[in-house]
Parts: sequence; structure tokens; C-alpha cells
Amino acid sequence: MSPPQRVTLADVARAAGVDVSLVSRVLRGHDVKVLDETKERIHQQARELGYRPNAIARSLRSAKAGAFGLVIPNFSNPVYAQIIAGAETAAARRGSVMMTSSGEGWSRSAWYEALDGGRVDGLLVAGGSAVELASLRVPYLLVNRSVPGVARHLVLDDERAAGEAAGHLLALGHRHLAFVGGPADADTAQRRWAGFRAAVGEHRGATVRQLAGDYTAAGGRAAATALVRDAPDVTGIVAANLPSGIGALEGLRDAGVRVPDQASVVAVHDAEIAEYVVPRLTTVRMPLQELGARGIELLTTLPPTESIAEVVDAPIELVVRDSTGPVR
Amino acid sequence: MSPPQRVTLADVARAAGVDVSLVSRVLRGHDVKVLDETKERIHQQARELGYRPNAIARSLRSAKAGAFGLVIPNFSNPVYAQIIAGAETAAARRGSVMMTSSGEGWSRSAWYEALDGGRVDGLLVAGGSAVELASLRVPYLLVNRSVPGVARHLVLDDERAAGEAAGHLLALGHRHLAFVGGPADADTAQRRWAGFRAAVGEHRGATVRQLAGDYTAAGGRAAATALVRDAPDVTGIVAANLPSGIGALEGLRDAGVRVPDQASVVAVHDAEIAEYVVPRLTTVRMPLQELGARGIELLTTLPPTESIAEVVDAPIELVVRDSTGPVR
DNA sequence: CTGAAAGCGCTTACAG
DNA sequence: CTGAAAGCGCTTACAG
Repeated sequence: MSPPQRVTLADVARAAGVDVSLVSRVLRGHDVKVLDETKERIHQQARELGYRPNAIARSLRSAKAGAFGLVIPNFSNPVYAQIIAGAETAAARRGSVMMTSSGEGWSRSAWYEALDGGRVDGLLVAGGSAVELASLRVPYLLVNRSVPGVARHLVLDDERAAGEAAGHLLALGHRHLAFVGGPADADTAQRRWAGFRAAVGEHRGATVRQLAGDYTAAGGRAAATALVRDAPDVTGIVAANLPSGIGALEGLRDAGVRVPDQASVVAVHDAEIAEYVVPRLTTVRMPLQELGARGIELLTTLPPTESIAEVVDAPIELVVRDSTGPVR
Repeated sequence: MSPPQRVTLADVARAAGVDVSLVSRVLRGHDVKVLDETKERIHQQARELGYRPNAIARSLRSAKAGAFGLVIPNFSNPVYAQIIAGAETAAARRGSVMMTSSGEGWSRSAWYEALDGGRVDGLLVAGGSAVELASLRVPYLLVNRSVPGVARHLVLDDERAAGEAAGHLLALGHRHLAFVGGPADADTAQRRWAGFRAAVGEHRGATVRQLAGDYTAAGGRAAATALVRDAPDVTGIVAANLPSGIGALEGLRDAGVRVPDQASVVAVHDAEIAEYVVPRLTTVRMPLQELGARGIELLTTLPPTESIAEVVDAPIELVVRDSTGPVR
């Protein structure tokens, strides 16, 4: 089936009776001043021989990989699926492929070393340790997170998202609200907490509680259980992410608290799964595709050493489903 | 922060006062007969200069990309997350990175062309059109699907998985069973139907129904609705995939049919989401990681032109949750 | 309009 | 024990 060996520019040149350099120029469309007849001959031979350019050789010569890398912690989180989709589309527009990877099976340092070896023109880093970034030669950008000491990052407007979630509950009449947070090292959770807190703080008479969480359903469930036991006055819950919100729903159900009749839940981030839980979960949809796309854009346009701290400028949308309702 | 330009082998050689070829051999650990002193000097200079090998140059020279590609239709399906994890681990064991992509934003042919340009040592194809495969120079392997005319594929034991699902329902006393299928062009759905049919066929007095589906929750919901209307005797449903099963659960709930009291549902494939739906969905867990890992193994060990049609040899496991129970 | 040359950064026989 | 040379497949000035 597949030919035993690669066809190179030299093969085409030989077949067409011209020099490789001419073949290169014609095939890349770089040269207008070539006899139509010659052009035709070259194209035809290339086609017949099944010539396919060697991207590696081209990369070496032009010092351009034609690819971008995206490092994520894992593939099972639907949040990353959306970032990837945005990044792939933006990269394709520039003729570059995206190579997405979680580095599973690699030591972190070996992994970064492999990626830094000219294989990519830039690296979007959405997960993994940030300490190795300092030694990177390839331009990189932290995405959806900011880390002290790393001068290039692009994040979402987490404050605003949590603020909208809180605002939704307040508008429904809820006055005693709780926030189920994330792991201590997740800066996204910090910002969401800050946004939540600020939004509720504007309301006289409203109270606020903060509960530890870990971005998992189990954590959300535990938080809800504790809430029912320790703070029965709370009727509105904002979960810092989707799994926490789903877990909170479970915890409330276990405790016999009816949603949305007796308590309301909103989670930050939206994904298909929110449609499948019972009751369907109200969420705040974040512009994750735009995050991925903008990341690629910054990577290609910004000087590699320039600092950047940007917030994605795209709409955040409250998606009201069945887990929120008027108080009492 | 990052140095303005790359450090090459030549830079290290100059700094250490030796030839590049020697640096290459020492740094790669290829040469034992070198003075310890020289070795030390080379290593130290490499360290000080922050030398990092250029993978592209190495690839060109050695005609080995050090990377594998994995083409999937999209990243939002949790099934692929598990395949990717298995493939990444297996590739890492061979010192290769995995570049996973859905080719979003590319035309299918341009995409395959880009991947076939020496960037990867092999291609695992879990999605997308199969017609371009014939023109590929790089070794490839169809994964989780088999296509007529494509002589290399690795699939799961779909027959057995559906058979186990049916067997579970039969053991619970269900005699009137239905199968919610997948799209017409999904060979996995065909095999699951065959396995379902064979398992039920062995039982005297058991009846079987086949319903159209499309691997989506909406399709599963419609199928369940039709079932309640047209075949009220059916008490056991096997869904060809997870979304279909979740949709079937919704359809039954809409129709007021209680699960598992009045009807049982099992779905092929397992993922976290099965834990979150109500009632928690009984599933058949497939060895997806093993599929990814075995795919890489075959790619690296099999001669590129050799045909192969293999079924992954790893346990399939019934995961009993709350959506199945004894009949009536 | 076309060709010859140089070189991207590495590796691998081959000398010495 | 170490160096010099050739070459992987391409692209890009530079000649003619």
C-alpha cells in the first residue's frame, strides 16, 4: 500500500529535469517568473510521485516549527476540551498544528525539555508545574492561571463570573449565601471567591460563608453536608467549579434538602454534564474557546520576552437551569 | 528571562574546546572511551550554557520524529480521554511525545498532509474520515473502529461488552429487552448490536427490539420515549453508548417510568458522568487505556505495511450501579 | 527564467 | 581517545 520510501524534492527535480531549488520555489508558490510549461511539469511530477514536503526539514531550515504546544493536566476535564478547540482553530488559521498533551508518563522536566527542543513555536501552559517555565527558550504563556513570578499569563474574568453567580442568587431573594471554594493553590478559586465576596458585600443584610473545597464532586458534597448541619440559614450556594456544584447537589439530596425549593446552587463553568444532572444545574459559562484562541494569538504576536497579564475580553453568560429559584 | 538565542552543539564544542561530534557522542552517552576529564568539561559547559538538544535537527538526521500522532474527532468525549492517557503513557515509555489533535480548523486532507510530513513516526486514528489513510506514508492504525478497505485496525471487544450488558439484565430476570443503537456508520454500534442479539438469543422466551439511535443523549431519550409508547412490555434496555444511556434515563423519567423499579438501563462504556446522573447508571467498562497503549505498541513493533485486525485483550467489567434491578 | 551553493543542527561511520 | 566529513531534506539569497 504505502510506498516503501519517501519521495523528496530531489526525486521530483530529477523526474522533471530541473534543480531542486526550482522545485521548491514552484511548489511553495514563491516564484512567478517561471515558464508555465516548467511549472506544469514540476507540479505533474510531484503529483505523480506523490511528493509530500518534509515538515521536519522545512522546520530546521526556516527555524519555524509550524506547531504549537498546549500542556494540560489531563484530558478528562471538559474545561480543557473547550480551550483546546479554541487553540486548534486559531493555530490552524496560522497554518500550524496544535499538539496537546498532558505529559502523562513523562517526568515534568524531561517533558518540558522535549517540548523545548524546537518542536513547537510556542507553548500554552494550562496545567502542570510552573517552575520549569523559567528555563524555557520557547515563548510560553500561562493560560487560565496566574503564578507569582511568571510574567506572562492570560486568564478569564473569574471575579466577574462569581459575581454574576452571586448576583443571580441575590436577585432571586437569597440573602444567606455560601461559597464552595477550590484547592489552596488554585488561583482561579481565589479570584472567584473575591468576586463572590464583593458582589454579596454590596448587599446590606446579606451574609457570606466560605467553605473549603477541592474542585471535586466529593469536596462539593462534603461542603454541602457541612452547610446543612452548621448553617441551616444558607439558601444560596455558589460552587467554584462544575464538579463542586454537582457534588453540592448530591450532598443536599442526601440531606433531604430540596433543590431549588429549599436551596439554590450555581456553579462557575458550563459543560454538557450540567444538563444531565438532576436538577439541571444553573451555571456561568466562561469564554474558554476564546481563551485558547487568544492564547495562540498572543503567542504569535507578542515579543517572546514581553510581560503580559491579560484578562480575556469576551462575554460571560449566566445559564439558568433548574437548580436555582426564588428563596423559600 | 529566556536567552535571546538557542545554544547549539557548536556553542558547547567551542566552549569546551572540542569537536561537535565529540560533544554529540558524550551528551548522548554514546561513547565510553573518552577521557573523564573531557567528558566532565563537556557536560559542565552544556550545563552552564543551558544547552538543549534540537529535536528537529535530530529528527531530520535520524529520520525518527520521536513523536506519535493521535487523531480524534473531538476532545469533549470522555471516551477519548482514556485512550489518550493510555497512548501517552505507552509513547513516553519509548521516549516519544504524543501529539493529540482533532484537526479542528483544518481541512481533512491538509491535516493529514501536515501530519504525514515527518512530524510523527506513526498515526493512531480514532476518528475522522478514513479515505485519506491510503495515501499516508507514515505507519498508521485505526483505533476503536474498523473500516472496509483499511487493513490495519485495533478494536475493543464490543460484542462481548454488549453481551455482558444483556447477560446482566437476563440474570435479573428481564425477558423483554431493547437495544438503543448508534449511527449507521458506526461499526462499534454494529458489533454491540450483534453481541446483544447473540446473548439474548440464547435465552428461550426472551424477546429483542432494536431502536435507532445516534450516540447522543437526545437520541437515547427519543428511543426510550418510543419504547414506552410502542413496547410497554420491555423492561430492560441496553444503550450502545453512554450518552444514549443517559438520554434513555431522561426519556423514562419524562414518561413517568421508574428506574430501576419498572425498567433497567445499562450502557456500554464507563465514565465519571455515570456517577452523576440519577439514578447512577450501570455500565460496562471497556479497556480504553489498554486500547491506546496497545495501539502505540503495534505501531512501533509491526512492519508498516503489514495488515492487522486485532481485538484488545483486556478485561471488560460490568459496573453495577442504581439503574438496574430485578424485574418488577 | 533557472541553477549552484550554502547552511539549518545534528549524528554517524571513518580516520588517525 | 578525538576530529573531520558527509549528509538528512529543505529554503534562500546570489549568480547568470
